[in-house]
Amino acid sequence: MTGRLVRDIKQNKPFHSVSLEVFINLARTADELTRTTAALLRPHDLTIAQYNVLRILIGAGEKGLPCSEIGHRLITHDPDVTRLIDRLEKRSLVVRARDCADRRVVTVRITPTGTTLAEACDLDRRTTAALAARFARFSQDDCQTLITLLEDLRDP
Amino acid sequence: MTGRLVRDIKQNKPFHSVSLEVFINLARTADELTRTTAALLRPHDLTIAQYNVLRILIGAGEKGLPCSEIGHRLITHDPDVTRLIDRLEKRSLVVRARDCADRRVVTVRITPTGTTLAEACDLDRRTTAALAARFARFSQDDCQTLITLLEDLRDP
DNA sequence: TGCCATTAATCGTTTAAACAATTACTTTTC
DNA sequence: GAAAAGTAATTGTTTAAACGATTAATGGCA
Repeated sequence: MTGRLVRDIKQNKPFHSVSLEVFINLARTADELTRTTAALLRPHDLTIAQYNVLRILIGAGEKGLPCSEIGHRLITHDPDVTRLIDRLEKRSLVVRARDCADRRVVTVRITPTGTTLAEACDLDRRTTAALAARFARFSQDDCQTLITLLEDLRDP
Repeated sequence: MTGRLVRDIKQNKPFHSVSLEVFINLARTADELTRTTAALLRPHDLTIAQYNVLRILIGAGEKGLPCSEIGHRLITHDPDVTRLIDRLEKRSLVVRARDCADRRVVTVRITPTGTTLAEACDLDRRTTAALAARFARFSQDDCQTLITLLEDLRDP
């Protein structure tokens, strides 16, 4: 199922133009949806990365997570988790604590303030509302197809 | 074909979780591909937006384009085209000229230096090479499906 | 003509992204 | 058990993104 299709593509149309077309579409669509989401968070003075950290820490619960683990779980890679956490800590949305077992590790936990703020954003529901019109014409199969294609594209 | 499927989705699974799943996948995939592309341009000291401007201006040819038109054609929206052009002009990759007919308009044209640099990047070919492995399992139909879904998602 | 609304581009300023280098600690290895 | 390699986080610094406000020019309309 793999090699044949690649050959088909090469025969019909230059391969790179199709891949570039996908890539450009992907970039444009992601950019537009990202801006919509960022606009929803702006009134709360949160960036998407900051919001994602709060969501990750809510999921982690009492025991918190090391900075490195937060970096791995972020949807979009951030090369500077330290200062991302700095900004959240300055607003008392998270707290840092040096790990006892491995003193290199800094464990980050969400505060009640942080939890309250993240929940106040209610991004899941509001994103849904904002995307509802866009997804209106999508069947569940379409969504699943899109998800699968995107995952395949990401995971080589 | 539209309303029924939305209802189906709502019946099976909370709609927002499917749309969020698509959105998260889209963001992750776009982020990864964008970083790969940015890494290809880094040796030339060009950002993706800067490269796109050069490509757009190559397409425009001798007559150039106004800043606003460049902004519209950019793959990812840039709220500050002026300084994007500033950086390119500082490196003599483009030139600015005040339009005679409408003196509000500034027409931007690519220079030979700019053309040479953009072509030296050869991003189309190199992106293709970088993406070849990822797209290996994609049929042309898959690509077309993905393109269509992304366009639909963007264009409500 | 004079006024108002629009549009094009620029500028001011704050904030965050990006990359490299460094510190502090742990683990491996000889 | 000491040196080397590896890992976690921080810091320094440069550059770009983001948002708002401003300037300059045009077009519409009474």
